[in-house]
Amino acid sequence: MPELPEVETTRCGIEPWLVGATITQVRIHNHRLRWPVPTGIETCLTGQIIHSVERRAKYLLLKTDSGTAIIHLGMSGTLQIVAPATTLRKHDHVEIEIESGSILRFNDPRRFGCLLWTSNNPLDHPLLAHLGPEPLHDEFNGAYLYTTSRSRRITIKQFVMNAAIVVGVGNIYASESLFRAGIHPKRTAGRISLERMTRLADAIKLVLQESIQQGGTTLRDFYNGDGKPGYFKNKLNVYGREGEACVTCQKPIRKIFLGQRSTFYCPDCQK
DNA sequence: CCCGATTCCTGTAGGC
DNA sequence: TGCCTACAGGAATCGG
Repeated sequence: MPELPEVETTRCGIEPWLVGATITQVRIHNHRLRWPVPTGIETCLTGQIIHSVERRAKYLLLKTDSGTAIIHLGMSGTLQIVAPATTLRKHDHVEIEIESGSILRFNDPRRFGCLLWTSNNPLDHPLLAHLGPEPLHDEFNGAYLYTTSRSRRITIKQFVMNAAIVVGVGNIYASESLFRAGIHPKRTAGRISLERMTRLADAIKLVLQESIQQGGTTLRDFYNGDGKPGYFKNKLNVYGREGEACVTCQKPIRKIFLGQRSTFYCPDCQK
């Protein structure tokens, strides 16, 4: 399930193929994604030169002179560069062909992803305009978490998963970061000290960076632009490890539900 | 404003 | 073996 490291891994995988390339043809096989693929996006994209492949939060941005394609991978989306005439697979919803004949394919079984188009600054698009800071930027730190959380009564896990607070921290990395920071996921966000928030911000940065280095986390669905899985799964300390021994204290990892989401933690190491 | 619940979707896993 | 159900989750949206 693509979180920030998986999206960044995808971006790195497709960027060298796409930057400077001219789009020769766009085929939409299924418009029915999380939001309908806008009719006419083929015309907007065809003939355009992709001058950069950027990421904001979990959105990928294919920038051209006349506008930007905004792609979100949702739960199960993947982007892959395939050779000309590669057989279409089930759930290949979009194909963007470039002049070399290579094709960028968007595959998404659960269709929680999207492909949109904007002629304006993509950062002003309604979906992107109200996002919080990037977790790997300096503006995201313990002081930021501390000040934005005062008076907030939700749990710290739900707080860091809120994209208006900080982007890119999904269910897996929220549990992993809280474990590394030694903070219980049910703690009230507004009552956590600056010191502990600093540990948490540092843990989030570290976990995300390590995962990007490993090519992301592949649980079931995720494969990068080369069709390879990510290896961060091997470094997960708590996620998906209910009942297994904590890597630090050997006590069994617990699973609870917070806001309808599975949450994993060590009852001994996280207070 | 804040926060919990609901919603979209399909592949997979577990029970019988 | 096959059917049925529960579950997984990003994030917008709705309702209290």
